[in-house]
Amino acid sequence: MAAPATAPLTRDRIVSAALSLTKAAGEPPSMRTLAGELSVTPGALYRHVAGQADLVALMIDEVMEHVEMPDEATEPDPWRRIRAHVHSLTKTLDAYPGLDRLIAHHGDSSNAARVRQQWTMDQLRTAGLNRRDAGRAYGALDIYWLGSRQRTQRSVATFLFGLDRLLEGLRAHSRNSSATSG
Amino acid sequence: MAAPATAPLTRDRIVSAALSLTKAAGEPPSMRTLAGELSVTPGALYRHVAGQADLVALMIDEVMEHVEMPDEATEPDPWRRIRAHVHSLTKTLDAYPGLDRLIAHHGDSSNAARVRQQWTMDQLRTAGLNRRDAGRAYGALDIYWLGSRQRTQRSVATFLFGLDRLLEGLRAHSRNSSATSG
DNA sequence: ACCTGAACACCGTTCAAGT
DNA sequence: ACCTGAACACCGTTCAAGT
Repeated sequence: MAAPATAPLTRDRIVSAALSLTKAAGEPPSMRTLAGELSVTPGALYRHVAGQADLVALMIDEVMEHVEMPDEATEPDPWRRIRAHVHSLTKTLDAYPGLDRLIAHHGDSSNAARVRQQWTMDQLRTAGLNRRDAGRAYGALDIYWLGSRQRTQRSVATFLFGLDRLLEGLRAHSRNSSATSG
Repeated sequence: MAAPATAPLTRDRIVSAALSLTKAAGEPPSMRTLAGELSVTPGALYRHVAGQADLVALMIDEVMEHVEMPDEATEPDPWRRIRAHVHSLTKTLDAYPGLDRLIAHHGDSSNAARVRQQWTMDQLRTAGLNRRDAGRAYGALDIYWLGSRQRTQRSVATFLFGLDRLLEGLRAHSRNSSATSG
């Protein structure tokens, strides 16, 4: 599988190499290290990628595209769909240590991120939350999974315990507000 | 208030200047910038501080010492004490933009952090959680406030909404487990 | 069109040498 | 004892010059 002579430098090869190095080192490579891995000069990267920030965004896109969003057939309860989705986020990021910190720094304004947000808010509305509460609930869940990736990693048990408490609180809130208007 | 001639370089002056620059710039200064602000050469800093990581730890210590931990006289309900404490964390960090990210990266293994952890777990146990659940609940709260500081800042309303849902879920959990053993 | 080589303006850290 | 000056080994990014 050795590349014959010199494979053409493309955006995909750059992103792929960056992710591979991240996986191996536990943190994203510098532009210079990345260039070296691709047997190229640092300046060459800038013909295919606008800069480090752009590259980071592409890496995040690539990884986050594989997060699960179960449908009603697979999982009839919307709360369990949300739980599976958030759990999937952490499992996905476990494969690329250091990428979670990049997401925290850089944010994620990709299309995929907007799709995930819309999907989550749809589930929350299906579960009975009004539009304002669904927006806030999405924010709270986003805060929670992101926080779980920072600092010294917490145990999975702690993460799931808190996630279940948060979902339970949201469900109770949804019951109360629908009771008020019923 | 101009310093006469040359004030002696001390650890306190270094930490104080670093925090002041962080407040002004929205992000922590480099060692070189910090040295320049103190009218000194970068190497001089290393006589008083082990390095950048050490300095960051000292900055975190200094700031986090002012987080509120209300007592029973001020606030009789343990859940409200916890809520006030977590809210105080965010208010404290609002004064030093950029420091929250440092905490996420660096962690906080100071004595003050251990005191806060112990205090929070005491409140949770008072509120009825057993030791294991109190540990996990502390972890979940830690995840939540830390996550709220990352990326583009969420609104206060979203933060408080999620915090209240999480606390509600924890309270419900404590009621269920005490009912089981009662 | 694409890449190299070299430069610019930065980093954190160390340490002989000065005072 | 404390600080300076200079160096070492890095960064991200730009851009004339080569092919």
